[in-house]
Amino acid sequence: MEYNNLIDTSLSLTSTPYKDLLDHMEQEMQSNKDGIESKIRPKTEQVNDLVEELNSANVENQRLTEMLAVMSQNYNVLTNQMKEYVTKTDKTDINIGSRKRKSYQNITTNHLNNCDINNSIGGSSSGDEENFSCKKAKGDFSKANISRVCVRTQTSDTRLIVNDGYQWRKYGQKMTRDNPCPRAYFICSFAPSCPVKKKVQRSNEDQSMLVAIYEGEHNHPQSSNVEGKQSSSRSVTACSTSSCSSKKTAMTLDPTEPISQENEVKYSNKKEVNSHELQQFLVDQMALSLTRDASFRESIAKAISSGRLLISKLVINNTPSIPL
DNA sequence: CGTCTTTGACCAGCGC
DNA sequence: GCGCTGGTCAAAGACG
Repeated sequence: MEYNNLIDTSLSLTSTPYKDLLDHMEQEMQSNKDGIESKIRPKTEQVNDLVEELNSANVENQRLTEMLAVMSQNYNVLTNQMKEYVTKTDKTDINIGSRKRKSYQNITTNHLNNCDINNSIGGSSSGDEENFSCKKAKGDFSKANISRVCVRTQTSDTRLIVNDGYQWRKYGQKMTRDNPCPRAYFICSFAPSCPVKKKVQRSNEDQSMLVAIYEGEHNHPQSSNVEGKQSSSRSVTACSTSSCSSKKTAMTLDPTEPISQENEVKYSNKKEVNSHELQQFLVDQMALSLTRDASFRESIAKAISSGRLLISKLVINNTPSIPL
C-alpha cells in the first residue's frame, strides 16, 4: 500500500504542473548564477590585476635589490681603495720627509700632536710643504708650537698675505723646489720679543689656497684691532674642510692660535677630516652615480607615480651600509 | 723720514 | 767634499 502511494507521488511530480514549476526553478537558478558570475567577474579581474601589479612590483623590487647590492659592493670596494690610498699616501709622506732633513723627521715624529704638518698634508707628493718648517724648527722644536692654516684667496692675487689678526713683517721670500709659487717668511712685528714666525705659500695643487705655517707662540695679546697698519692685508675667505683640495684638506691648528673673526678660518683635526670627508665623498659619489643612472631614475619615477615608493624605500632601508 | 717689501747673498743641514 | 735645498740676513728700493 505504501509503495503504491510513493509511486503515485512520483508520477504526480512528473505531471505537467510540477514539471513547469521545476523548469521555472531551473531557469531561475541559471539566471541567478549568471547574475552572480557577472558580478564576480569584475572583482576577479581586479584581483588578477592586483596580482599582476604585485608581481611586477616584486620583479622591480628584485631588480632594485640587485642594483643596490651592486652599489653596496662598489661602495665597499671604493671604501677599501680609499683606505688603502690614504694609508699609502701617509707612508709616502713619511718617506718623502725622510729623504731630506733627517733630523726633522725625528722631530716631526716626536711632535706629531703639535706638528702634524708632514703627515697632515696627506697626499701631497710634492714634498714642498712637507719640509715647510723643517730647518729652523730643529733647534727649538720642543718649544715650537706649530700649526697650519689653509686660506682661500683669489688666484690672481699674488700677495702671500694671510690676515690673522697679528702684525707681521716679511723678512724673506724664496722659491722652493717643488712649488712654482714662492714661499714668504714673516716674523711677528707687533712685539719685538715675540718669537712667532709664519711661512706662507700657495698650495701646489690648488693655487687659490694659501697655506700658512705658524711657529711658536705669541707672548702678547692679539693685535686684530690694529687696523690700517696691515694695509696690505685683506679679508679672505677661509676654506672649509670640504672645499679644500681633496687630498690636502687636513690641517692642524693650535687651539691657542688666534684666528681673526673676519677670516673665520675653519680648521679641524686630520682624523675628523679624513673620516668625515671620506664618508661625504663616498655619499656624493654614490648619489651622483645613482642620479646618473637613467634606469634607476626611471624606476624611481615609476615607483613614485604608482605609489609604490614605500616598497622601494623598504628595500633600500633593508640594504646594509648604504648611506642615503 | 720711518716703515715695509724685495731680493740677492750667506749659512747650515743633508744626501751622495 | 760637493751640490742641493731651506731658512735667514741685510742692503736697497718703494711707499705713505
